[in-house]
Formats: sequence, C-alpha cells, structure tokens
Amino acid sequence: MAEKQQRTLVDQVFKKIFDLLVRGEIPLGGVVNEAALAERFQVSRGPVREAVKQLQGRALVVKEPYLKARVVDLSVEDMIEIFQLREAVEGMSVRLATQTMSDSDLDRLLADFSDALENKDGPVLDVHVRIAEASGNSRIRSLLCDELYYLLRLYRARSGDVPGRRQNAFSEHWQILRAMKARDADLAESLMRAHIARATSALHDLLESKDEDGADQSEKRNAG
Amino acid sequence: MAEKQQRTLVDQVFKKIFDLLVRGEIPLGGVVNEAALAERFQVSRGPVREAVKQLQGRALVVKEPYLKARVVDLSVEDMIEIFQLREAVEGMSVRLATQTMSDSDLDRLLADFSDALENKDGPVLDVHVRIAEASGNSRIRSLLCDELYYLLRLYRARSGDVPGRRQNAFSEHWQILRAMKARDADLAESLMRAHIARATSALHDLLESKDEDGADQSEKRNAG
DNA sequence: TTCAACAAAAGTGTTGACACTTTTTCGCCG
DNA sequence: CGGCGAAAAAGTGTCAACACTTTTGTTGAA
Repeated sequence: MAEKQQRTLVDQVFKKIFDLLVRGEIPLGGVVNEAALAERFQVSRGPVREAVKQLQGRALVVKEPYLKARVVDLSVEDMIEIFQLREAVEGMSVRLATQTMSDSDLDRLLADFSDALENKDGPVLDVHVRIAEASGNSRIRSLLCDELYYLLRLYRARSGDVPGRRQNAFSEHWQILRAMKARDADLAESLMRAHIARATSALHDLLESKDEDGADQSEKRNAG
Repeated sequence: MAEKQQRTLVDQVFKKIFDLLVRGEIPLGGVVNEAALAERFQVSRGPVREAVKQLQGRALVVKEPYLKARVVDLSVEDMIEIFQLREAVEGMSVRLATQTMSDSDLDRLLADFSDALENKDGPVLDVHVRIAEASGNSRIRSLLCDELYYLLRLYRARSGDVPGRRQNAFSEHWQILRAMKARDADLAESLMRAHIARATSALHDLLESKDEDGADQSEKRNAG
C-alpha cells in the first residue's frame, strides 16, 4: 500500500472507499453497494467491484456470492484474535530489528521517540511501525502495517482505545527500546509480547463486563 | 478457502489458475495473460481479471498498472522471510492449541499422527495444519493454512523440499505433540519455533552455497 | 551501422448493457 | 386477518466493445 502511484481508477476507488470506512460514513456492518458507490465516485461498477474485492482480500469487507457486501463488524473476540497474532508477530519483529538495525538507525529511533514524548499527542502505534520497518522482513512489515493496522484503525474508529492503556504504553515502549539498544533480542521480544498481552487482557476484561449487560443496540445503515 | 461453494465463475477461475501455478504450467515468474486464460477457460476477461486480483491479494501474483501480471518468483530470501514469520505464528498457534484443546481432541491428534507414521508417504505439513485449526484463532489458522501454505507449495513445486529435513521432521513433531499432551505451552512453543528455525537455517545454508556459483539459468515462459 | 522517431501490435483498464440471484412487494386464497 | 406465492424491484455476476498504455517492429537519417 503506502505510496502506490494510483494511476488506475481501482486504486483511487479503493482508497476512497477505505476512507469512507475509517471516517465511519459506512458503519461497521453496513452495506457496501456497488452501484451507489459507482454513482458517488462517477465511475462504472467495474472498478468499484475490483476495489471491493481488494477490501475483501484485506478482510475489511465480507461477502458471499449474490449477497450484499458488508463492512466487517469487528467483535471483541475478533480483536482478541488479532492481538494474539500481533503478540507473536511483533515479538519476532522486534527480535529481528534488534539483531539487524545499525547503531545509527537505533540511535535515531531513540531520539525520535524522546522527541515524541515532548509533544504529547502521541502516535502510539508509530513505534511499532518503525520497528516493523526496521525488522528487514517485508512480509512481517506488510502484515503488521498494511493488514492488521487497518483493522485496528477500523475498530478504534468505533470502539475507541482499549481503556487505560495510553498511560502505560510510553514506559513500556521505552523499556523495549532500551532492550534493543542493549542488543538483547530475547528481552526485547518478551517485553514486546508482554506489552501486547497486556492489551489483550484488557480486551478480555472488556468481554466479561460486556457479558453482563444484555443490551444489544446494533445499528446498521445503508451506504447509498 | 477450503470448500467454498464456488458458485461464481470468479471462484472457479481462481482455482483453475491456482492449479496451473501449482502444476507449474505457468512457471514462477511467468506471465499471466488475461485474454489467453479467458480463451482457455471459455469465459470473458472480467472473471479472469478478478481472479488474478485475488491471486495478487494472496501475493501469488505480482503486477503493476498496465504491465503484465507475473507469477511471484520466490527467492530463497523470500522463503527465509516467510519462515521467520511462520516461526512466530506457528509458535503462537501451538501455544494456543495446547491451552485450549480438549483432552479427546488431543488424543485423536496423537492417534492420527501415529497412524501417519505407518504409511510413510508423509503429509509433513498436516500436523501444522491440524494444530493451527485447533488453535481456535481463525486469523492465525487462515494466515498459516491459506496464505503461507500456498506460497510454500509454490516454492516446493519448483525448488523441492529443504534438503535433509524430512527425516528430522517426524521426531520433532513427536516432541511437540508430547509437550502438548503434557499441557506445557511454553515448551510446545519453543519446540515448534526451534523446529521451524532449523528449516530456516537450512535455507541460509542454501543461500551461501548458491552465492558461489554465479550461474543464472532463469527460465521464463509465456502462459498462452 | 546505430539510434531515434514513428507506426503497428499486444495487453491492460474501463464502460454500459444484459443475465442471473436475492429480496421485497403485493395480491390472492384460506 | 394471516400466510402463501407470484411478480416486480434491487443488486450482483458476466460479457463484449472500446479506450488507454506499453511494447514491439520498422523506417529513415546521421
């Protein structure tokens, strides 16, 4: 993804639809109507179809033949699955980065992190992205930054951050970076895994507290 | 994937093209020609286009706008990246399976494995698939069994198995299953990771031995 | 002979029309 | 009044034609 040249309609439409999802104009679980989107973007249905197919490939849209496509409705259970996967992959990501990053790159990362501490509106996930990019493994980077990151954004757009995580994140990130600086790959990996596992626990708690109130206010609108 | 109902042409075409790749009729790096495939399968180009787009989504086909689509040409470096990812994810997979599998399911897995030892033409990867399915995490299962598995098959179809691995695989699998039976998730995970890391090392060796012979016999044919 | 510009061919991107499936609507019968 | 079934509507799947881009091949001049 990233900075693809987008010379083709499909790519433009893909991005436009994705923005619609992130901005919540098509809500989670909402219907994705090809004809309506084609009309809206002033293109034919072909490119829209292919763009939706791509979104489907990224698991952002769910569909069966001849049935309306729907935006994925991420449950807390889904998020737990995603966080379990992230725990494993981000652990490997930081392990590889610790082993292969140059000293200068590492110093720059530490410096940038310190800078980010000043202007507090933190790009929390940026540390994870930087590490994934530094891992040198393009598939791990793509999985974390392209696939899972989008799902996280979609979930956060609706459900907000996992409660009470923002505060701890900084110190946990700092510990991870220190382990990297010490070239202790084992420690870096286990700190990262613990860091993500804590968020997973918070999700589990959320799940239990939600089991109690039986209220089920599901709200689905149309895309037209 | 698995047993999707395939009521639509796109799904049928997808499967047919994929078979072409696995059977090597379109070689790695070979050109994927929409019109030729449409002619071959007696359908129009639309479904072929979408099927190719899906293959692109699975990273089996690489393409840029207006340029011919090509089957991905997996280098040893690519395989190393994939195995690093697998190490992390299969580790988590076996950890989760160890924690959540019922005793009876675990016993059945052990029994099936013993049976497979008899008829020697081993489905080596089947143990991994069974564990992934038992992990209870659908995203991990899908990543391992749908995405990465296809890439492995494609690589093996051309390059054969990683040398000298077949023999050790059985005993390593057996150790993993024993750890699962003992409900030792930590041990199961580290055994699995070591199991896959060994294959990664073999790939690294392959890489070094290949650096010496500068012969570059690349062979690309057309799909028509 | 070599290189550049141009023309032809091949291949991908896009479109609008038509076919098929699913859903909704509406009238009929019980 | 309520449920059943047919007809209409809405939406997705497929197709063939056309537009655009890239590649290939040819010609002509330096």
